[in-house]
Amino acid sequence: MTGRSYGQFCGLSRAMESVGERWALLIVRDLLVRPKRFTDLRRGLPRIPTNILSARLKELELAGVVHRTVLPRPAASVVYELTPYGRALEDVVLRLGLWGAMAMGAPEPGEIATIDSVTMALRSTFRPEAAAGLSVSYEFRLGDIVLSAVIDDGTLNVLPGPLPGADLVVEAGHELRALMAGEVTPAEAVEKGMVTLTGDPAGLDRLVEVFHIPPIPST
Amino acid sequence: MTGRSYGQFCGLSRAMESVGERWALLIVRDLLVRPKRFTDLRRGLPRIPTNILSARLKELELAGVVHRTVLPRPAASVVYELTPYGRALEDVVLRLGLWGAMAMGAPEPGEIATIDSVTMALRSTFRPEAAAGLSVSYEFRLGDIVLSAVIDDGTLNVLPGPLPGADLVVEAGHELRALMAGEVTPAEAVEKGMVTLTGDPAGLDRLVEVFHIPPIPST
DNA sequence: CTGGATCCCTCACGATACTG
DNA sequence: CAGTATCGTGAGGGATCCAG
Repeated sequence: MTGRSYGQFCGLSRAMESVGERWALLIVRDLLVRPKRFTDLRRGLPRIPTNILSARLKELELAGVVHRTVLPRPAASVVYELTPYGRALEDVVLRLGLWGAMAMGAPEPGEIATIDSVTMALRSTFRPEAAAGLSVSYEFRLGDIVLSAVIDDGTLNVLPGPLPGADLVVEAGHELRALMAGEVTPAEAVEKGMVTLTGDPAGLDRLVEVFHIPPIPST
Repeated sequence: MTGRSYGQFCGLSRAMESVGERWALLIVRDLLVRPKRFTDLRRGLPRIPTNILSARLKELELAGVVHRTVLPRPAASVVYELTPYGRALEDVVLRLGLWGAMAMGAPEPGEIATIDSVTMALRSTFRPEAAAGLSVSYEFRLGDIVLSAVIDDGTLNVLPGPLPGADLVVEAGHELRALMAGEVTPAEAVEKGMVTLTGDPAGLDRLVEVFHIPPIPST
């Protein structure tokens, strides 16, 4: 454990000692999407120094959150994946991400989105109850990130890359978040050119119901 | 923000920049129990340096998580409380605490429990569905910490101090966690003297159903 | 007494370079 | 590809001091 102990016999303290170090939960976030190699993690976290990534992976392995597998054949390569215990963090990561998304304005200069961060963002804003009985698919183009969401009766599947035959193709930047947060209406967004649609524009109304960021509570 | 940005336009990154610094979520945990003064927070977090507590409170205030109120009368005193946005972290704190509690063994030397940490631990392990239609009260004595839980049809109220007339008084140390985690049965615990009961011992069986720490998932 | 501010020291973090 | 080595900086830790 790198940081010293908090000195408390308490679940939260122990959790913070496992995954509370800088970068740790972002690594978990990316591994929740799928297992990855060292270099994949680097690509998803461009600002992390390699020694820090290395250190975090070791700590997470020691804490039983990550499992390191050495694939012997073709090329000697290493794969990091979450253990079942690590996967049990999904709910926390999703909820914490949604909490942060509530207060998120425009991107700061230099801030990027990654395919994994958007994947988890879509998962965290997804409302199964709003998607019950619904069968629809979207392709998202956010800058150079392209990914797709397939919704089928309360379940969500987020896939990397385009989706030929998607019901609606949505091209946007951070305006997509403002839409999901209800800060702008779909009509406004289309009218002002904040998003570009290919397909039935009415699909955007449904999108903001299915993917929703709640407002900051006032009480 | 003390730590540098993660450089990602992502809810989780933003959340980590708000409450991801060392000690921050423990401060939030204690404030979730009730508003507190600087010195109360110090008492609940004995290992936190005062400059760090000071810095965290400022950062949390800036992030809209904590509100600082100066009470003018009697003595000039300052009260810190969560904003509604900060209170929206309750769910995350509870779940993260429960996640950490799954893998928690015995206390490390020097580790303490505080009344607030136990309060939140009880809240995080509470299963409303197991308490439906139930009306029962417990007094817990854990070392020098005494607190009580009043359960009434799916709702839980945790109070500091003893509870005269409680249905069951439970005196234990960290064995209480092992009980809630199902690592020992109530019968074992009583037999081996791990807990001391005052009241109907059958109440302990109900306790471990109502307050439950799930096992570490194996898949 | 509360609510901090200040000082100093250390180590974790971050940037860069380099290697099996 | 998957890290390790090196090194500078600044946040965290601990003790002390100070104002209301």
